[in-house]
Amino acid sequence: MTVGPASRNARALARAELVREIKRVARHQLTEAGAAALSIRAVTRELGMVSSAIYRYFPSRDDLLTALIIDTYDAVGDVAEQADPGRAAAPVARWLAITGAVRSWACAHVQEYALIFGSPVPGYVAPPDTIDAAARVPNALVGIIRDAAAADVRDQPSDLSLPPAVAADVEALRPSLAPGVPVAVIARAVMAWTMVIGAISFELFGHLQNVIHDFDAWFEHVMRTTAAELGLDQEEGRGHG
Amino acid sequence: MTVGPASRNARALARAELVREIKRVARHQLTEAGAAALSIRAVTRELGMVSSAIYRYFPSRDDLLTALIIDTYDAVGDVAEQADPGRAAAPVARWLAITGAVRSWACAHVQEYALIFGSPVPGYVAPPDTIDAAARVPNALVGIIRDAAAADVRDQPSDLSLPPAVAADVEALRPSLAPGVPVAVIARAVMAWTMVIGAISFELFGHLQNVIHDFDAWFEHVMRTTAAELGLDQEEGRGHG
DNA sequence: TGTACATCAGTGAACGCGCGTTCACTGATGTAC
DNA sequence: TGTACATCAGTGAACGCGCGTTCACTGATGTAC
Repeated sequence: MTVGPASRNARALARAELVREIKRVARHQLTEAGAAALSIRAVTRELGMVSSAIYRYFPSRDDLLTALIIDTYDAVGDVAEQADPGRAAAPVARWLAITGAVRSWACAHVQEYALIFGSPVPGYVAPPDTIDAAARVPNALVGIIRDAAAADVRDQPSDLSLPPAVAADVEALRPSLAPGVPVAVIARAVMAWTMVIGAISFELFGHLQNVIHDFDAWFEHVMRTTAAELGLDQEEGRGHG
Repeated sequence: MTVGPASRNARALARAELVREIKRVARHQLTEAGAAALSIRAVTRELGMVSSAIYRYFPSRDDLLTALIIDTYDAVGDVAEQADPGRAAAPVARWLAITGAVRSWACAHVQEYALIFGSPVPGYVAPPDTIDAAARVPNALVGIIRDAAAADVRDQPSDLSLPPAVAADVEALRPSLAPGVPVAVIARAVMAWTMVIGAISFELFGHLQNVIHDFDAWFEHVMRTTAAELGLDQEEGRGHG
């Protein structure tokens, strides 16, 4: 039935290579025209094959789109994880490094960013396969907060008390996300994550046109302010042990 | 040449009516399939006319799209302005009323919201005509801050000092936007506006799936927190001599 | 108040294009004996 | 090591559809004298 793990033969290798090629070309076309305009025929044309051949690799256009979405989440997830300077660095530095890297990636890959953080493609329903990949950037950011809480270099943010419904939702996140972290901080973290993507989207989608001109400085300022509200303190690093 | 203001004749009235009808049907189709799928032929079909007839009213598909965008900005602008309880109310109450109304509108008009705040339609360039309409909601929100500053019920937010590049950009906004308001507060206001749209987009575009369940409570909490950071204080209202 | 002309709305056919997907097929690659 | 069969990749034609826009046209509505 399925090709087992033993079949590292030429056919399987060629297949994997072509899947990669198709996605590469599709991603390239996405860059130029956006997700709605992504076309099976255009992709196969660029690959020099006949349009029907793609059905050996993807059962439909939507499946190709799904593959691209997962790849894109993974690409930005990689960027975030590799940008993290790690526990040795100050929490604020880590926050700025990761969010800055995500923004840089987004600026360089606007359409791919829009594919995952822009308006959903109409008629397309994201399958649950995307969830894990989608969680990687938020996980990297939550990691900072978790480490900071463990090292106790975090100030408790002087928060409004949480309304019960919000507390309940956030409490439910705690066990899997950040066991040692107070509920109010987790709520702040969700807001902060919202701000990261909100700020990048505002910039890339043109809503700060004629408002902000130095986008680098603006984004860093916003992220510094957001980090402060998260209780990631400014000067200290380390702690831990 | 152009039909003068005197020609309030049947022809001009019919024309205006049909322009309205076309936009109504187009908006309706937008709701069902999104902006990329908006089709001249589908619109005219639903109106019972031949596809070429629309060129009497809109020179191209893009112009129809532009008209829809402006109308949408105006629709949400109306919503925001009408939701404002006015100077008599506490700043926080005004903030929650306006942002809550914008969110309600967005939930009820997801595709229209996506048209203006989602990913830009590829290949489409928004003409400058949209600027004024686009400014109405942010203007309504800035109005709260301006009034609060004038009445002095606003606490200075204890802010990080602004980096020079950010200060310069924000300073440039001040004269036209909020003359009496400190630069740091204006910077905060831009962040707050980013958060309003960021939070709504996160909810509507599915990024809080399995994270937040009570979206009403969450949004209000986020907006209360944002208002507090803006220096709109919680209990007091009025002031203003 | 009536006529001649200009303006405009809407028609219907056509141009030229693109799309996703199905289907029977040819050859090449792999597998089992 | 060689042969018979199964699997798979890719072809090429076709189906049935949709799209935006142009163009010459028919009639109806408006305007100037």
